[in-house]
Amino acid sequence: MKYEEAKNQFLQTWGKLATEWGISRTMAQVHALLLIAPEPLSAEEIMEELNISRGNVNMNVRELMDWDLVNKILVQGERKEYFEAEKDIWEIAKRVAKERKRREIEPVLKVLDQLTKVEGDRKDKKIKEFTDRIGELNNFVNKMDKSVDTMLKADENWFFGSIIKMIR
Amino acid sequence: MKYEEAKNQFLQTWGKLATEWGISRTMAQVHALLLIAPEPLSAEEIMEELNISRGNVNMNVRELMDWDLVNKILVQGERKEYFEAEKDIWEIAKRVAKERKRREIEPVLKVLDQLTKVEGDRKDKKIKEFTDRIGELNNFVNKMDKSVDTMLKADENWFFGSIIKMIR
DNA sequence: ATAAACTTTCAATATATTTTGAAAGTTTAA
DNA sequence: TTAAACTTTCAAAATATATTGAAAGTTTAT
Repeated sequence: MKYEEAKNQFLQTWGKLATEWGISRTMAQVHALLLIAPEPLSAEEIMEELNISRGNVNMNVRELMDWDLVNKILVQGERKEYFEAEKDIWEIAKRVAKERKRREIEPVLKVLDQLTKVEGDRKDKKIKEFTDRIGELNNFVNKMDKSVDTMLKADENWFFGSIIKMIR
Repeated sequence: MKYEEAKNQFLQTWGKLATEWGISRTMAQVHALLLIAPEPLSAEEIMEELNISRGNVNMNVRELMDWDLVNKILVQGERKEYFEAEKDIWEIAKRVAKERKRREIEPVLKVLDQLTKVEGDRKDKKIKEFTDRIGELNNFVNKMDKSVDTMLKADENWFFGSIIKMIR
């Protein structure tokens, strides 16, 4: 396979996977493009490579910076801004995990915790089922959350080493 | 907090979380509703509880059955079909992981594997960056995939026990 | 202060996804 | 076989999300 074809397939595939996980296709493609770029790219270059508008590049690049996956690079003596991606996959995974935890899991955890305090007669089947289910869910999501904390503190080899050793 | 209010907040929160992870809000809400229902529910009841159309209930309940999270229950002497959710959270997590792996991760893995075979001069910076990045990504996603396999074989306490012991 | 070289904003537009509901299909009982 | 009681389908409508691009804003050099 030729480089150009492979690059396009990578951009397509990564964009599709992203949408399946609730991340915007274009944001993922901008990220993918920066990931495989040997040098930082300008807004101009991203526009051309992905055939998207200037405004779109601007929005997505800023969101990637919010996620701490991309940095702005200023080249001495140039007005233009360049962008480069964090290249270490383990680092990327940790930053994504950290953000999703903060933005999506923690708020849910707060709500679940509230919901364990529902008032009502535990002899009522509905109430019993609700409190049982919410209790278990709360417990589970808390454990998941703690596991993510563990992962965030771990180093890649240690993490995968331990996971794989768990069973065999 | 009263039961009705708590139930509604659970349905809302769970639906929102789902959309953030690429799962349709309504499917998640149907699932949540069945999760906290002490008895299997009919299409009729789901329609009323969530204020959605018959067709919508049908589609979502079928997709939940595709995911193996919901079962159809036939009550002896009744025409109507009833639906009940798997209630064990660890079982739910495993089934979701299994499906996302099969539908979303495995196809990506195939593509990444293809892309490691890009032809071209490794002295070309672009080619080198591409093959390096794809190689690392391929390796990483493979390890993740293997870890999911490990989890699928594990039992909940063992899994969380091991994860938590990893660091402290 | 001005203009050139940029970046950012956001209302309008386009695209993608979800939902509806009526019609078609299916199953069961008599 | 017919009709009642259901489920399924799918084109059209509604809604949600992403994109454009021109105008406004900012920064820098002179």
